[in-house]
Amino acid sequence: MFQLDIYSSVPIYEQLIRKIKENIMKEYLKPGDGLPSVRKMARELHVTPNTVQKAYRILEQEKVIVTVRGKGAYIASKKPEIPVEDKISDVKRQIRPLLMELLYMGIGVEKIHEMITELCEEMKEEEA
Amino acid sequence: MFQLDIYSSVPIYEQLIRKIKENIMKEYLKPGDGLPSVRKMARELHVTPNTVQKAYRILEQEKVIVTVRGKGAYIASKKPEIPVEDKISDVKRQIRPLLMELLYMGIGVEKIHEMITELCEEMKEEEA
Amino acid sequence: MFQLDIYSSVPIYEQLIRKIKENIMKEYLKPGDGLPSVRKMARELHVTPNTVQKAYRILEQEKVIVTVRGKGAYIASKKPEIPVEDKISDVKRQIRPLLMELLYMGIGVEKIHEMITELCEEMKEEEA
Amino acid sequence: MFQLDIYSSVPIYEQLIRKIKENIMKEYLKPGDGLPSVRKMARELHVTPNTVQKAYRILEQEKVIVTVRGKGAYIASKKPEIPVEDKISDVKRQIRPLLMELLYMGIGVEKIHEMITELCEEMKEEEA
DNA sequence: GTGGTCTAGACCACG
DNA sequence: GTGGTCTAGACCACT
Repeated sequence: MFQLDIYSSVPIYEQLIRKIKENIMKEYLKPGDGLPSVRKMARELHVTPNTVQKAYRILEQEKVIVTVRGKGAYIASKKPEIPVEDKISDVKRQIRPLLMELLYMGIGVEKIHEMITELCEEMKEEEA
Repeated sequence: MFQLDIYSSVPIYEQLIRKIKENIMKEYLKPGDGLPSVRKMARELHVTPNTVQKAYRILEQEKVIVTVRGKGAYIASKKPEIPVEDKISDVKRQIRPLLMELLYMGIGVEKIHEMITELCEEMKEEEA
Repeated sequence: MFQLDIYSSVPIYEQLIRKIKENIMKEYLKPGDGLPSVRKMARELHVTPNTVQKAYRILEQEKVIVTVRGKGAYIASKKPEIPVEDKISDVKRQIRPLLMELLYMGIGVEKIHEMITELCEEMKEEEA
Repeated sequence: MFQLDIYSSVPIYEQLIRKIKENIMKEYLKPGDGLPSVRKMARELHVTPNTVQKAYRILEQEKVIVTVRGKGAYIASKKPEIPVEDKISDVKRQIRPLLMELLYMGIGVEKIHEMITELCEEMKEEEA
């Protein structure tokens, strides 16, 4: 369920965070659902509990999950949607140089939209 | 000309590389044009010469610039032909998690395309 | 009667201890009154009997309650005389970092007193 | 400058966070000031760099400091003062049971205000 | 030099 | 069993 790429330059805890958010978005994980314990998750992913804990801690700070002492971690009841515009600006700033490179290579705007469409479809299809 | 964001998580040398490519694309920099020396560039950007040198070294490896011992660095005569499809795949892979976060927050596909359109327009306007 | 906050970082047994003391102070519970059995209390609060037992054990050590083998737990006849000044010092030490954070945020001393006044009023009202 | 209590039940990283905030509040540390590097701080406090890093990471998430890759950590330019009322409610909830215990012991409201006043004065006096 | 990430293993408090 | 904290030491990327 949470397949990771040990060789990626993206930190493992970051990958795990993304995977969990993905699963929430796709509603494989719903509010109230329990997450595997830190240790169990660590065993399954073949990483140290510390790394999993780091992911969980960040998710908790982001109010994506709630951890209860001695019980485990649970998906938070609601997705906090406070700073939507901020988030978009943020993502824009990050995507900008990537698209710039495409334009630099002579790839047109239509082609870029095509790519985005494909991406969105791919992400949704994974749901099926 | 090459404004950097020292707070970004993107390495400074990487930002510089992108900026130089951007300027080539916009034809502010043309084949044969000289680039500021490592030291001068470093002074202007308030970074260490090491960082600039790293950017120049990578650009040379990518055949974007040519450095001549004792003279300086120059824009290469031709834009290198990198496989377009590969580049797109690469960018897709990098953009993916960013868009995933937007979707996770409930931002729709239309909104994303809107954002992309804005981005492209902004980049083109800068050209003018 | 003993509402708990399972998401609080304060241990559940500690919360239960405080709640019982609160009820004694407000004279909802008087010397000689019986407390629910460990198991009954555990069922009502939806916690494990272990947790309730821990609270009862500590309360007995503090001479706040008396447990009689085979019968149950009872409120002790007298409020134990703990050195008042010691208790105040203790509470001061615990409150200190909390108030420090408020001051750090630019919240003034008057505002803090206001808050304390509100708190005391709230607690007294509950008594009525 | 940042004296810690290894024997306290309060985590070391938490103590460090508080100390740094205290120093900012008292203006020993001002916006833009550099903090000792993770390693240097760790050496001075006789703890592992990991622990210091944890404190710094949390402070960064709280926007109290800014860390720059390869350079170090700096006090953020401004204190973010978004959720003042929330913070007060939060602190109230935490202080409540502590004051309740004082009332339980027969300590009056005036005495409590006296204590608070003392506390505030103590914290400010440390500035001198 | 700096911070960022990860591992392996330990101890503790809570349930 | 659970999560929380801490240590010691390693490797990496960036400046």
